Amino acid sequence: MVKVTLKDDSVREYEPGTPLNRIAQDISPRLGREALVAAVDGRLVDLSYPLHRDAAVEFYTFEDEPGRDAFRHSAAHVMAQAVKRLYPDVKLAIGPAIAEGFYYDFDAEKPFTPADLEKIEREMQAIVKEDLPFKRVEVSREEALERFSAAGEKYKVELINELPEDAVISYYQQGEFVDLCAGPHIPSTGRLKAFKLTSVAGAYWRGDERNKMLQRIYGTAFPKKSQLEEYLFRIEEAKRRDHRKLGVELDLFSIQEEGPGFPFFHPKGMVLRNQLEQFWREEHYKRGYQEIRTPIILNRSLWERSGHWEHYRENMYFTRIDDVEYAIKPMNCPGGILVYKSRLHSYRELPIRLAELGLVHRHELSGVLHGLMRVRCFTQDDAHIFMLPSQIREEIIGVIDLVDYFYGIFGFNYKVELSTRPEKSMGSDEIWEIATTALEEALKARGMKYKVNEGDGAFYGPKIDFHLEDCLGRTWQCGTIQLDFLMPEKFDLTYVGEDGQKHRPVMIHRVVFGSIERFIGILTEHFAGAFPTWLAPVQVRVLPIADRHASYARQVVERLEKENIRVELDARNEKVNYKIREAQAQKIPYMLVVGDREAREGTVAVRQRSRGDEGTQPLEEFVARILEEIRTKAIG
RNA sequence: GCUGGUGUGGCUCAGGGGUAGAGCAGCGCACUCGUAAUGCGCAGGUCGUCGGUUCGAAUCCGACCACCAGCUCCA
Repeated sequence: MVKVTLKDDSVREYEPGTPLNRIAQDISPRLGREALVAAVDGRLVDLSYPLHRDAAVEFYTFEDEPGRDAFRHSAAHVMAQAVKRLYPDVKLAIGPAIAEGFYYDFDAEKPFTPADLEKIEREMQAIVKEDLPFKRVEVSREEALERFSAAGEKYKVELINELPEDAVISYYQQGEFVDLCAGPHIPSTGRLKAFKLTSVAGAYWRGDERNKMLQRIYGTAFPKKSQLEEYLFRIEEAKRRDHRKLGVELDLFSIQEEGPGFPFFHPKGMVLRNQLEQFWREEHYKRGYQEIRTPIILNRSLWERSGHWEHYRENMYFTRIDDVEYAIKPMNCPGGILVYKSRLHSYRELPIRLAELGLVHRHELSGVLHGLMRVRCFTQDDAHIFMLPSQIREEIIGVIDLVDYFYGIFGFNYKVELSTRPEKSMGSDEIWEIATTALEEALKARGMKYKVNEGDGAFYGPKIDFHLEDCLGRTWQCGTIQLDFLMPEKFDLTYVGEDGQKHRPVMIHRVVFGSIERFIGILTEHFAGAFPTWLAPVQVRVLPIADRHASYARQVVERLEKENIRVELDARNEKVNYKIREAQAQKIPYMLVVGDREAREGTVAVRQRSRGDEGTQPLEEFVARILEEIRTKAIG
């Protein structure tokens, strides 16, 4: 008998050679139905895998990442099978599972059209109905090469040739279709109950633009119809919340042909911006930051010294003044460093926290520009902290706390990633090691869960990234903390220590919002344009019912203005219904309807944009209530 | 930057070799109205830009520009 240790540490015994699916079935009929793949001593395998030795076994369903990935990956194989049935000359490249579904890259003579997608989908349905089992076959390298060369699958041959010496080479077969694949796969095609092909796009073989462009078909798949429908609804919802669309409708900002990637902020967008900045300043002053502002254009020699010329030139804009070369800043750090260097510093002053809402310009490829999310100029809510080596941990923790507080205010959850040394970088391995360890220790001290992103750091130091999660579950990189031993070296930064000697400070670069522009974009989509009252460009609109109520309406407006509440009067000659409809469309938090009764009694009829008619209350009561809501930055 | 698609009044969109149309928004007039669209009228466009084909181009062709979906890259 073989001993099977399960996730809950219970142990069961089975005949040697018992396949995993039978074990799952034995544990519970439900697990037998829902299990998709399993791990044996941590190695992912198919459910048909026969167990010959004692092992720890874990089963995965669609609810677990390995299960979900195998499910979508299997869907990709089914799609490839359908494509091969319909278009036998198409060559297969790769077809992995991705976060929300799967894709498969094909080398096809003619690009696929939407009509082709429908045809492929129908063929996939047929394959699902055939309920073909996925069969794993392990082969020698020679055998694999022979099989895929004979089939003319040149991309597969290329992949096989690049597999490491000791790799186990396997292919999977369902029906007549064979694909090179490490697996694992779900038991059979019949499990793919709900799927949809979503789009086609060009994609280079291996993501390299020097290679041939292939046709990539994206799709998604779920075990239940309802899950697919929910997913499709979420896509629609994301479209409805698109900040580019809402930006026009709510008159927040615009992007014009005259300045691709350079957004214009309109009065209402500026209110949002200014509220964010005001909040930001208050919170930074509280935490011992001092605000500075550094020039946008600085001499090229500065950028040569900082390493930007060498490492970041392709992303920079340059200009010439009186025959001298200048650069438009893509980052704020050199400017901040010059401020630090402008005089001598004592160890007693440290840490010095210099904050800057700095406008930076970066040359981004034209194809990547996207509303406020990806632009060519943006404002970083930057700060550079100059400190003693002994202060590193505490300062990093301070920034983590600040970020945590900020995101909480907007109701965002977030995830943390630690990025390590990239290929294109400067400095010694030791320095990188020290900096990376310092970041890691701060994260551990704060008890934070994090993921390591190898090679994703800045060219001058490793970083902690904060990815916030919006209401649709999408993640956005906003805050970062970068620890930097190199710039202080390059710029010969010093402080005078207790011993009267000069020492080298350490720097932190950090942002919380990341880019004010992007953050506004994210907020717009997160709240679907219905900003919390403290942020709303217009907080209240007063709606007189008829002309004779205009003067009372004006009194109400004046009262609210006295409290610095952002209020508008809609005295147009229109019906209340019409005015309400418009105020709702503008997502104004409060509508105050005033007529004879209100004018007589000094009250307002309150309509809240999401809760609807809330009845009549004394004006003063309403004032107190909305001021409290603004003060506490209440959400929703 | 690359691949594919799109470009008609402020917005959404129809039309399509003979010289432009709707709805909404705007403006005017009437109605004086109680919680998501009152009615009537008026005005508004060198059909992205430049070039070509043609007797004639918004329509066909080409280049460029911008946008959209991806690829690659990032705040």
